[in-house]
Amino acid sequence: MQISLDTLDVKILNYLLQQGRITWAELAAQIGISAPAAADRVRKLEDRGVIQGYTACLDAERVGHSLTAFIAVTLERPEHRATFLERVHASAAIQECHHVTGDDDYLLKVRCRHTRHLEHLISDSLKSLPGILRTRTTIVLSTVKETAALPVSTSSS
Amino acid sequence: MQISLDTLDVKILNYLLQQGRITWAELAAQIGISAPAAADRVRKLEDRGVIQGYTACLDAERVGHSLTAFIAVTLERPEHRATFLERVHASAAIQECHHVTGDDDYLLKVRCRHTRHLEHLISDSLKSLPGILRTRTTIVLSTVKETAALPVSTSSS
DNA sequence: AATGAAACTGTCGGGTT
DNA sequence: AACCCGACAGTTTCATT
Repeated sequence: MQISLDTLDVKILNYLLQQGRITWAELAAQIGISAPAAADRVRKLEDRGVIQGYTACLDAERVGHSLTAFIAVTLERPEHRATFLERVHASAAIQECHHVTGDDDYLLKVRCRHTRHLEHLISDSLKSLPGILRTRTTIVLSTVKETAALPVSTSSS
Repeated sequence: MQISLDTLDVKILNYLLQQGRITWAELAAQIGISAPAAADRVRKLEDRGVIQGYTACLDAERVGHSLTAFIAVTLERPEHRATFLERVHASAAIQECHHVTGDDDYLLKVRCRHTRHLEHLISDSLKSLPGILRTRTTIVLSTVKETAALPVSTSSS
């Protein structure tokens, strides 16, 4: 599943992580190749699935989502998984859903407008589903760091 | 802190969340205004801090980070916070750090290459710090959903 | 917010190492 | 196979209405 990346690919990825809308011309100038060559490499990284797409980074508070929370969910039995995952995909407030080890089955990261919105999400969207044994909610008081950047490098740790 | 967004702003943000490198010309065509008008609106959204930037979405596995984990950290006393937060900012493997309610103080989201890398992060980078009372690590087995998209809308829930 | 002109960028061909 | 160069279509940007 892992892809071999050379030094230039790594530089390109790190630039695109910081400036997702950088022009191929500027990117090429930064890494010392021509614009078509840079565009070619980016296209190949996209084709190989390394780059899945591009997105704008929004300030959650400024778009009215001042409340972030993590919700740990425990399912009663595996047969209720499908219904639960459907709801996860359907709910826009749920940004992430991970199947995890530990006391609980799933860990959700959610963005809400206010506590009422969170209450609705927990009570009406999640706990109303069949087979939800329990949920444990952890409220985010403040976010110290939040980046989409992965530490991309060629091969070393 | 919240910003007033009209219908066009919301449409623009939702397009930019899905296609961060869309051209102003195409964006403008989609929402029914001229290209300069679209560019103006985007620029204003950037100036108001709603759009903080743009980034490429990478496949973590394909860049060699097959292991995702959440680490809950409890500090002994508040005076150790500064040292801890420095380390958080310095470590590229730590993608997120949230100050949270509950049994623990901080919740980290980390991306590692393999278990050895995670072991190093926990033992050498975190537990070696003064004032770290304990850490609880939750391994991600699989990720069901992971999106940067916020449910942007004008004002309703 | 729309229009039109100028500068720039992306892309496609061909050619090179 | 990867890259560079040159050229044209498309895009961004600015001034103007």
